[in-house]
Parts: sequence; structure tokens; C-alpha cells
Amino acid sequence: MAYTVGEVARAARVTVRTLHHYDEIGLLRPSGRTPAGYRRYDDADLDRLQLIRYYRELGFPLDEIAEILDDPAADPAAHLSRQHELLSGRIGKLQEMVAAIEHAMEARKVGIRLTPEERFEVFGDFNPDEHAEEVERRWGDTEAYRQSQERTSRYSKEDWLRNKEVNEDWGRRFAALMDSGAPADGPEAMALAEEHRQLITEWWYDCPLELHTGLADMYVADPRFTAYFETIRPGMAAYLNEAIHANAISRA
Amino acid sequence: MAYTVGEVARAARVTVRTLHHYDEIGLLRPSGRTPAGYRRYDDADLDRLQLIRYYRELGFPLDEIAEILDDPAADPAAHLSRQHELLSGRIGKLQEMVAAIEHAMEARKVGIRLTPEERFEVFGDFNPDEHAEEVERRWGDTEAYRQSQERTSRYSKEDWLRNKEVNEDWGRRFAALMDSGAPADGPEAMALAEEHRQLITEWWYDCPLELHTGLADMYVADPRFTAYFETIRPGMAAYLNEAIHANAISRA
DNA sequence: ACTTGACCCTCACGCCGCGGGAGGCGGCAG
DNA sequence: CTGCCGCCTCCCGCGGCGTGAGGGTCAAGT
Repeated sequence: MAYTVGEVARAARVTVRTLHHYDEIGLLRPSGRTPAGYRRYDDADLDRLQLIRYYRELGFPLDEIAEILDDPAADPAAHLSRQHELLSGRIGKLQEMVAAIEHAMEARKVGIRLTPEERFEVFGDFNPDEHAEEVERRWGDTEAYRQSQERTSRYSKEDWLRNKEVNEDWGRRFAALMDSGAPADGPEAMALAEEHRQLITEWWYDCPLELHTGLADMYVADPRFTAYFETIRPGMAAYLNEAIHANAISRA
Repeated sequence: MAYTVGEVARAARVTVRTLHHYDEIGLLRPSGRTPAGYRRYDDADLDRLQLIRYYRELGFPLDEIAEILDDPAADPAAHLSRQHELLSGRIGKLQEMVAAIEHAMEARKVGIRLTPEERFEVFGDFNPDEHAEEVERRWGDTEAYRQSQERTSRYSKEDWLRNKEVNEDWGRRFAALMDSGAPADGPEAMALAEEHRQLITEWWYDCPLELHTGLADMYVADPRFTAYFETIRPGMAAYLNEAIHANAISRA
């Protein structure tokens, strides 16, 4: 039996355009043409189309479908499990987005407008949920981490807001210093570096000079920290790194 | 403070091309240009960019972001909840795909190759999970539905395979009849229509003539049923409908 | 003053999976 | 012979950029 595009399209619940497309890319060529150039599909074509639609339902891209169907060495099981992972990953990302939206809606209800920093920290490369595991891997067995966990767990919403505010204030003054052209190892820069150390000690954990220089190195070594400071002011990560080192040397 | 594209790109962790794109579509125009034509971004531009990236993380398309940011009457809360629904819908679809993949992998393990019919019924418009609710809404309080439920619940895998086989056999003979050019109200068509009714009675539920004609009408009225028959043979739904009616009249 | 190399600019095509339309021919019924 | 439907082949459009090509600009080093 031979069928026209329209018949095939109705049967498989796809559009004629889709069949044209499959023909164009060589995924499903009709087995023949009439003298007038009309596409003629036979039963084998229909079978193949059904397989194609099946894999499409499973989310496979067309080129992979072609591979699965045409390459006798291709292992459908391997493709399936790869596709399974891929889809699971997509679901995970979407679920994070949904969680973030819920967070944003919740914040609006409570009446807090998210500050730029918060938006960045929550949804940017500083996503705390995603970050938390790694922080624990890297710092979980340190005293600083323990202290930080203990103190911050008792912080109220007001505490967090004050924290944010003093941080932003420091950030603004640091940025202004950079704009002024002052050297990173000058006295004003060192003073702000020292203030940064005190802020950490006050809000998070005891931060002696050597821990502070360790942090400073991480600010330039870890792109996620770098990016955080770069959004405050381009070049800030390197500038702050130098200021912290200068401050530590002068106080040693 | 003024920044170049490159600086802004590094700070916001996007590519220069992305900023060019935002400029092109008017989503984020730099506040100025140098005499040489270089883009110059200021702090307000950075703030806007951060908002843009924030909404992008939440999955908003660029034109909607523009709307949210530029239209003072736009309600971010409404956008958020709409977006929430949209993402939830996408998650649902992906989860269906994942379930289908798992089904397919399971079937491969057990060693059953899915037949075309099964692929179609499971993942096409005849998706049983999706379909089951509607079937129950429409037919749940009928005797036929009760019988069907009771009988099929006791079917073994072998029963199902035999069922599939006799159905396919009937389908092949019916398709061959159509190919032969026999009229839909001729004796052979009526005989196969009657056989169809007997098959239903044998495998599913008692199917008297009036119920059979009701089914026949549904085959042409409900596109999902129509599609099922159309994949066996284009035009089959209408042909079968006529044959069933002819058979019912002759036996009344 | 010149060169180098990093940066910037503007096109402009490519991706994926089709949707949709223009402009024109083929086939079949009345 | 006239409709009308269905078929054909282009070809643009979508979203959000990636990735060049082919060239100007800027600051630093020689």
C-alpha cells in the first residue's frame, strides 16, 4: 500500500510540514515519488515513522533518532539510559527554578524586596543550597566552620538584614576607594581590609591574619568568589587580595 | 563609574555576545558610547543587568523581562505565579518522559520488544495513564466498564500477548479487505464488523449491537480513536464505522 | 615612533524543529 | 471547464545567543 503525505500525516498525528522536514534531513525519505513528484510512503515507512515519533516522545533529538534507527551497532539501551540522565538533569534544573520562584514569591508576601546582593547570592553562582555541600567538604572540619554554623543559626531576619547592610556599606566604601585611585597596598586600603577582617570575626567566625590571607587567595583563585566581588567593582577581587596581604604583613 | 563590555561581561558572568544581543534587542542599552564607538556601561546599567540575569535564572524569556522591567504597571507577582505554573507544567511533561523511558528500559530487561501498537498505545494519544481517568469519567458507571475491569484484571502476560495477536490478525484482515476495494456495507465488511463485536465480547465486555454502533460512532468522532485506526490503514475509522452500522442494521 | 597584543566594533551565518505562507502545479468531482 | 483540495518547492521566522570574519582602537613595551 502507498500513501500520500496528507494521509500519513493524519495517521501519525503530525503535520505535513513535519514529514517534509524529515524528508529534507534524510530522517524519513518516502520510498518513492509519483511522476508528478508527489511523495509516496509505504508500510515500512509508516513503521519507521512510528519509531521516530516514539523516540521523539521520549525527548530524543532527531539526529540521535537517526543514529539509533540507522546504525546497527547503536545500542538502544545505552541511549535510553543516557537520555534518562539528561532528562533527570533538566528536571532538576527546573525544580531549582521553581524553588527559586517560590522563594521570590514568599519574599514578596513577607514584604521584603530582594536586594541585588541577595538575588545574586541566592540564584547566581553563589546559590547557597548548591554551594553548601562543597563548603562543608572543604571547610566542614574547621573550627571556623563550626563557629559560623553555630552563630548564624541563631540569626533572626533582622540580624540578616543588618548583616547585609553593614556588608553593603563596607562594599560601597571599598569601591569608592578603588575609584579614587588609591593604591591597594596604601593605608586606606589596608584599613578597609582590616575592617573586612573584623566584620568576619564579628559576624561569622574568628578570623586571624593567616586565615584572612587564605580567604584573600581564594577570592582570586575561585571564580565564583571572584565573580561576586567583580559585580561590586571590576578588579575588586585582585585589589582586595592585595590589600589584605599588605594589611597582614604590616600587622605581623 | 563607566565600564567596558568586557568588564561588565566578566562581572556578570555572561559573554560579550550576550551584552551585544541585549543591546540589539533594546533590553539593555549601554548609557553611552565613546567617540570610537565603544559601549560604556554605568552603575545603573549594572543594576539592570543583574535584574535581567535574575529573571533569566527564573526562566523568563527576554521579552517578558523587558516588560517586567519597563512597564511600571506590570505586576511582578502575577508574572511569577504564571511562570511558576509554566515551569511546573514543563516538569510534569519531563517526568512523563522519564517514566516512559523507565518503562522502555524495563521492557527491554524483561526481554519484550515493544510492538508498534504498544508503543503507540503507551506513548501516543492513547497513553493509558492519561486516558484512564477520562475513560472512568465517561464509562465508569456502565456495566461494560465494570466487566472489562474485572476480566482484564485477571489477564496474565500471555493473555495480553494473545489478545494483541488476535487483534492484529483481525486488523490485517480488515486492512486487506479495504485494499481489495470491497464496499464498507458489503457482506465481507459486515462479517469482519461482526467479528470485531465478538472479539470485544470475548475479551472485554458484552457488546450488543447498539453498544457496538455507539463505539463505531466514537471511532470517527474522537480523534484519538480515529488516529488509532488511521495508523492501521488511512480511512479505516470511517470504513469500520460504516461496516459496523451496516452489520447492526442487517441483524436488527 | 612603532609594534604588539588585548580589546573593541559590526555584520552575518548557524543551531533545533518545525510553523506558516507564497506562488504554482496535479487530480478529481460535478 | 471550473472549482476545490491537495501537493510541490522555496524561504522567512522563532529564542538566545555561539562563533567566526574582517576590521578599528588603546595602552604598554621597545
